[in-house]
Amino acid sequence: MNQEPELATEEQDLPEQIAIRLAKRERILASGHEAYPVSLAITSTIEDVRLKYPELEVDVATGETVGIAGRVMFQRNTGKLCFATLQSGLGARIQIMLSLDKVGEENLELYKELVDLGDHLFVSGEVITSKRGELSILVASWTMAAKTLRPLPNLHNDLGEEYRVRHRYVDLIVRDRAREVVQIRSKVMQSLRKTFTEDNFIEVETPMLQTIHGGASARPFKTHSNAFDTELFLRIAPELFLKRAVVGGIDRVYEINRNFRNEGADRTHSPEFAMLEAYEAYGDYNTMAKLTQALIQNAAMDCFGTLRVELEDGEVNDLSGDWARVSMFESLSLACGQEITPQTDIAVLKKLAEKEGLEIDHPQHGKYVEELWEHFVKGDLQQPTFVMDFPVDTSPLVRNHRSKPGVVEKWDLYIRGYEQATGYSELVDPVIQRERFVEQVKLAAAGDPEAMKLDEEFLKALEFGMPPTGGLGLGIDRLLMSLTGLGIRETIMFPLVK
RNA sequence: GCGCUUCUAGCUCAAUCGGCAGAGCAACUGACUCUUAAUCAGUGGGUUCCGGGUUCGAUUCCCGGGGAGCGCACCA
Repeated sequence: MNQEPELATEEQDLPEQIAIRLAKRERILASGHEAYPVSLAITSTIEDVRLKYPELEVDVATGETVGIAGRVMFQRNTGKLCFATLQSGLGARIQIMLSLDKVGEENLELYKELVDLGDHLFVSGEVITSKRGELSILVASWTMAAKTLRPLPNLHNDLGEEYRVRHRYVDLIVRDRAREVVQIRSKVMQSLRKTFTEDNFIEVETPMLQTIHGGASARPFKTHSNAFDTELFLRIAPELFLKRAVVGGIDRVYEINRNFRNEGADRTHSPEFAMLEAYEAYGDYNTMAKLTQALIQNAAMDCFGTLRVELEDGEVNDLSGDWARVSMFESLSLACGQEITPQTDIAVLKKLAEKEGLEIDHPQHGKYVEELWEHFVKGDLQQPTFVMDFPVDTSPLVRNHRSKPGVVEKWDLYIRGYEQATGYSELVDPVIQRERFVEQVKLAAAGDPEAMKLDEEFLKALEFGMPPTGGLGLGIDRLLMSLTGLGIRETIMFPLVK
């Protein structure tokens, strides 16, 4: 990666184009004008003008004078008549025209000398159409609204991936899709909150800095508090705090916030990612499945007005109807050609895993089952599918199944081959929860870096009585991926870069 | 963390076998009162990611470092 030039260095060291723009800024100031004025007499947005005059005839004058601001995206200067295209933050464009007989020789020359591509410009003038029919502002006066010191990239090639991520603000200026994704993300968040509000859930915020990290199996980021002189962890999940809220009587509660996991990054994983978790007292994993489907379907409808969402590559993600449910053990048995149950001997699982060439890190019964399931079944789940009833030993925070021995009431929702959400009938029995934690501690002692810690304060909360509760976790970034077909780094405005 | 690929002008990309580092857009100078990525003529712009090595000569080959992309591993 190139070293970026810094403006503080001597002018001669600067790239030509920056030096020239700095000089133009000086000329503006020297002539008694401002390069970055504090306020402008704006009367309309570019969008307003376009909306008001959707279809004017060729070469008309409306008689209406407007003051608008926008960024210069194209310039077409002739000797005595100059054209430019101004763009709003949302990407709307309008043409401006400066003619010699309207603004005078001095103003026209200054304009040609001082205005560059990328500058923010304010113009005041009449709304007209040109002789070619283009909706335009015939400029009576113009002022610099904000001088750009760096040149805009070439607008006729796609920006490189790295440049887009490191200079997202430029990406947002020059690429419609970049702006769209930001809009979609915002609409999705609004839609999720609307669904929750209509269902009487309330939104809370729980700690991101935690003394004990819990609620998921993952490696945390560590940090340190000077004031408390103690090691702290960035949260890997809000679960244990949201459950405390349910103990306290906040029966329908959700949080949308960032989680941090100190693990690999790829097309579907980011070190910090937005997570939605929700808990419903007197619900269970069935009610949470229903809620999850509603959240996602409402989001698709609110964003696109359809449940058949067209993705980046032109494929359609069909989110309509009631989503399929399959049992983990049954779908695995079917796919691998032999019956696998929670009672299947671990030696059988081990043999099957070896035959398939799977290497498994911290082998337990449930770990084998999940790995085998991912190997045999996962990739085939393109349509939204709830995978039901997981092994006990890999789900330490979930209640045992009400009728099937050896499994817990947990589902994972798969869309387009990756995990989109998970739902539980939460484990609320403090005695069993303590036993499960003890198991995790043993795993940690045996070297599993993702095993959970025993959280005494959380257990104490459960000992005050937690009602039967359904819980769900849903990855926001991944929902955006499902709705757009983009990679996770394109759904996050400023993903982590080194 | 491991493997493969990649890094050249402000941006997007070329450069034969190791032989003067180029194009388009952008910039600069000039012309042009209806352009739409305006057009026409001309000009300038490079620590070829960084540091070493081989060589008469390195963008090119070798070693080390850094960034990025892809695959694997881990994970959601």
